[in-house]
Amino acid sequence: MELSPTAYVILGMVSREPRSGYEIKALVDDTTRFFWAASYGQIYPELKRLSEAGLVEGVDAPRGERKRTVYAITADGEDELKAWLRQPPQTFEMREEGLLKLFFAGVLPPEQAAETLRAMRAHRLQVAERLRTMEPKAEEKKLEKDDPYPLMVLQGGIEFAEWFAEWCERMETRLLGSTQTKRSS
Amino acid sequence: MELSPTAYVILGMVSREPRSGYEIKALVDDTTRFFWAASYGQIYPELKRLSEAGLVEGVDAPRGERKRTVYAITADGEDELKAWLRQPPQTFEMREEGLLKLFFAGVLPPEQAAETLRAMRAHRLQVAERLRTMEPKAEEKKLEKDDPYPLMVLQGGIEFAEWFAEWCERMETRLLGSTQTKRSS
DNA sequence: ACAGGCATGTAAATAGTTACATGATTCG
DNA sequence: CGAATCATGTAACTATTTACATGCCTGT
Repeated sequence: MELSPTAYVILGMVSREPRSGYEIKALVDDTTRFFWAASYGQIYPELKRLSEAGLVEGVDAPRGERKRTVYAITADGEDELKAWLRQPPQTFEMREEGLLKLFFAGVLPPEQAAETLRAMRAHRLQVAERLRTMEPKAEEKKLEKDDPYPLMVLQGGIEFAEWFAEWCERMETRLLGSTQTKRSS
Repeated sequence: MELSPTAYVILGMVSREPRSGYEIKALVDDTTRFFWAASYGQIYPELKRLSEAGLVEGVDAPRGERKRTVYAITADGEDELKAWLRQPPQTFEMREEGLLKLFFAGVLPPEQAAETLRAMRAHRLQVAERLRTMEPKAEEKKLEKDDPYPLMVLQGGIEFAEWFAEWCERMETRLLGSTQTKRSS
């Protein structure tokens, strides 16, 4: 069974309770988003495919008069999810435009490279702050659902953002320190 | 001028000296690869586009009898590159399958989550080691070309890989520590 | 009444990888 | 001589984003 990478996010997201496509999207956006995103354009077609493959099952679950379909994982779906979870991870990708700009910064004066570092740092600090606001809710859920992993991953995200910000700061200092000798270019 | 994200890697890569598509690919693979990749399928068509747009210029530069075209950046290309370098970075993406697996690890016994963490850690240590072997060459180049940035970015990559490995270790300890009470599941 | 959120979806465009084809040259 | 590397490219596929269309429901 060859599933697309996004298929597993969906399987995981419906593994504990049935959810609608809309809910999956919202959940992805405020949990896995920073290391694994998914858009409507992927989620809805994928739900259809998973449903045809018998890994999830759609059930009508209207809210009032508004129609709504939630998808529940099937026994096969759970097997598939667990089999995947037991495989060692294969995908490790990063696209960090700031590092790319820093890499090429030699064609500009050092002050411009420092500016890139400051922008990177500011961005990471913002991310860290946003993630921190989510921490209390994740902490609650941990106790409620007896599942420590989402909180662990969130805290990893916070630590990473802060580590990165700190690195940017260090590099900026190093950069400006080493140009101080030749006064103003 | 709306350029594709990959266009800038290419502009950057030819900004100091003319290079062939093949060389660009090789260079990307051993420098920016871990935060910005590019494949032949992108590089060759993009070189053609950049050439048509007048941002680079292809020049015949055969090696012996084997034909070969190197691309040099033009004045317009350099303006475009510098303008882009001065914009604050916009793209920050990460796809880390290990974190996704960890996020969903609640459906498996803790030992399996620990296994994922071990695999993640091993992978990062491997990456760190590989990057470290590249450090001396980058150090040489820094002095030779008077360009500290590629080395800085490389060292950032090493530090990140090591930080991540250490985080995995810490999480594994936390995980196994908290399950020690209920002996063997 | 209207804004915003809930809900489902699709079309089009863009991005990116993989695999292949082709052929020369170099090194052991 | 054969393998590896240099070199250029394309076709097919997979992935992913963006923008749009549609319409209901809830709170102000």
